[in-house]
Amino acid sequence: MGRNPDTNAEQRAETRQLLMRAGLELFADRGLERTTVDAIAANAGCSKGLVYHYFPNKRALAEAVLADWVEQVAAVAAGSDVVEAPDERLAAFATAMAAHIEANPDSYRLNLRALTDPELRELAGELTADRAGPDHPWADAFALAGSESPDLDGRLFHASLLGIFAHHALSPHPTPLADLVERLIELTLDR
Amino acid sequence: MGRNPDTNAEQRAETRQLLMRAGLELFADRGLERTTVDAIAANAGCSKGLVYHYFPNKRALAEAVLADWVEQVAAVAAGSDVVEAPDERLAAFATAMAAHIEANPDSYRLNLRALTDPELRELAGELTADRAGPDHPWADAFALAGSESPDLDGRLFHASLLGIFAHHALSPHPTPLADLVERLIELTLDR
DNA sequence: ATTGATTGACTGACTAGTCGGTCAATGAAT
DNA sequence: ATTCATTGACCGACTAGTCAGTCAATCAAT
Repeated sequence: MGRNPDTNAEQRAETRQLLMRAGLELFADRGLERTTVDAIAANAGCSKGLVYHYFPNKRALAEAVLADWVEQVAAVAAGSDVVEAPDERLAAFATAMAAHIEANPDSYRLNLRALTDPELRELAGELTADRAGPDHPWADAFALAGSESPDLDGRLFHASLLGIFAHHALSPHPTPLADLVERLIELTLDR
Repeated sequence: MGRNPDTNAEQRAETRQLLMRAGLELFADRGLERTTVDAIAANAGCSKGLVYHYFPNKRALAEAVLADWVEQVAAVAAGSDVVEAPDERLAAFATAMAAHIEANPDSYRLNLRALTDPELRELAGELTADRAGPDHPWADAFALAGSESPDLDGRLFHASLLGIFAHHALSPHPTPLADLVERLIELTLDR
């Protein structure tokens, strides 16, 4: 039977990552449909058959890639929840998210695609985070900041962040994310 | 020879519109790739051959649909340029744009797709309006409003608008556009 | 009025190419 | 000898685009 199981499992995980990175890169700038499995294999430097050895189908590969991104976002959110002052948590999250996006542009571009593409959207579950309640989950932060319309401000902040990130990911000459996010916080959250 | 040219041309333009509407509807929620010409024909209640009688290929149909949207946006912009007070023009444009998007959701959803899809983007020309200059075209409005960083505020306003519109188009329970846009203007442009 | 010519909108069967997915064979490690 | 990673030829389904031909309307000449 098998060779050293540790080395084996490591090797396997490594190849899996390689395929996922190759897929992410192509999905991010051509979309799911226009990315052929042949192209993914070529980008990963292996054969098409190997892709199917690691993933049952193209959809599953995309699913894994998207799940990875969702996990990353959760980690960023968890990180900013550790901030001591409750009134600084939202700002901390926004800033941390900006940094993470700047460091992982492909992941974010794929995430944007997932917003507009119903098939990808289904794969990733609810990315838009439409909590059922009438109040936006960020309303609390604005209530603390003394806003007279916390719910509306929460929604506006959410939409503005989305816009800033989207514009950054799509524009060929992006404004530094940090500046825009900082200014947004200044205009809405501070005071 | 020839029959009444007026009736003929009218009929032709009407059929063309019908096909474009059918295309827009499908393109908006499935994207270019996943919309088959057969589906467009079925949605328009005609044969596939007829689609090709009016357009040389699927791409050309999409091009026509997108060009139509670009024209609509130009019309909205032209309309708000008529506003007398220069310091109210940007706010007028944002409000008018919100109303137009609310009235033409399919068109805007297709426009969003065009932002993320490189193929559609090419078709529509430069939708992102990345003027070459270092200053954002909306900086003037913020200079008039007494902003200490007009360029940054112009970019932030642009991105926020994009985010508001995008969120509205994608969310199943959208916040009324007018409220968000009004609040954005209040927080950034007024005072 | 009737007839025959002409036009172009419209159809549906067909073609050619593409791509997701399969599988039998090979290689390499133990 | 067994096991698993890896290959690439192959298949079937799907779809963009073509094309030969139908039909209804209009026109020109009688």
